[in-house]
Amino acid sequence: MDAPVWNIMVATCPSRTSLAKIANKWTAMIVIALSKGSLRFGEIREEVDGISGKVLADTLRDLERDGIVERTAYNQMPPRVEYELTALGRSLREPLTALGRWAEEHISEVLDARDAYDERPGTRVLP
Amino acid sequence: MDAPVWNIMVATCPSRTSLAKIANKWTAMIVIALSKGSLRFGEIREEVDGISGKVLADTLRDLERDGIVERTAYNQMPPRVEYELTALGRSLREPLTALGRWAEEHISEVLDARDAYDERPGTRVLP
DNA sequence: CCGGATCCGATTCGATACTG
DNA sequence: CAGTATCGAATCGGATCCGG
Repeated sequence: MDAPVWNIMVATCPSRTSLAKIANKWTAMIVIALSKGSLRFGEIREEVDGISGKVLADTLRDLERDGIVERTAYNQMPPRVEYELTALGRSLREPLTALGRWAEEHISEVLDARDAYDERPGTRVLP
Repeated sequence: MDAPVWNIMVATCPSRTSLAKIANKWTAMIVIALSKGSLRFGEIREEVDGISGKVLADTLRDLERDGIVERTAYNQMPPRVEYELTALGRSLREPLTALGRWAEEHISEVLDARDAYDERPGTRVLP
């Protein structure tokens, strides 16, 4: 009767595998792109600058399998396929958008830290 | 005089590279582990079940370079090295903890979606 | 014995070419 | 247009070794 306890820190816990998939730059950018609404394959590709067709297709299939995006194919020529966040996927918007925002808001601090690190003589050592 | 505009959706933007590093399962787990305070190398290794020495060392070096963790080595035998979040790193706690929580809270929905997907005959196609 | 460097196999990535 | 196939290149990750 106990609800199972999930813990990402345990290597074999399914939640760890799930974290591995969502803690991924492509997943983050695709979910952010789909935040505004349904998009076609090619539209996502334009939004997420630099993603290859293969990686986009692979990532979208994984996201669909995990119930995060819903895929709708229209039987037309040329093909037309729409992708849209599910309710589950929409619950991912906030955490992933926050990550993306962090990257944009703190990048100058990161760049400064990197400069400092690269020109620092050695590691600080205490006795 | 304009502040530069960073955008993770642009392939060459430094913020994209930064996102690539933080949107990573090992980074997430290490930052979460360090949320409670300073830890030794071996202690992080225990917390983050299943991480190898190499991956931990690599990830910690990257995080140190980006100003997210501070590394302190003590000149002792056997070696003793402490890792701790910087102020910048502490600002990452919330977004990454939220991601980890999401994985734990929604894993059962993900597993259900996966089952449904795997036994579904074909893709839904609209005319 | 701890932190981490090295080596090397496994996985992922991405550019190109091709199909319905 | 939305994929799949293929195949080097790059990255990841694990076992092992090393210096203090």
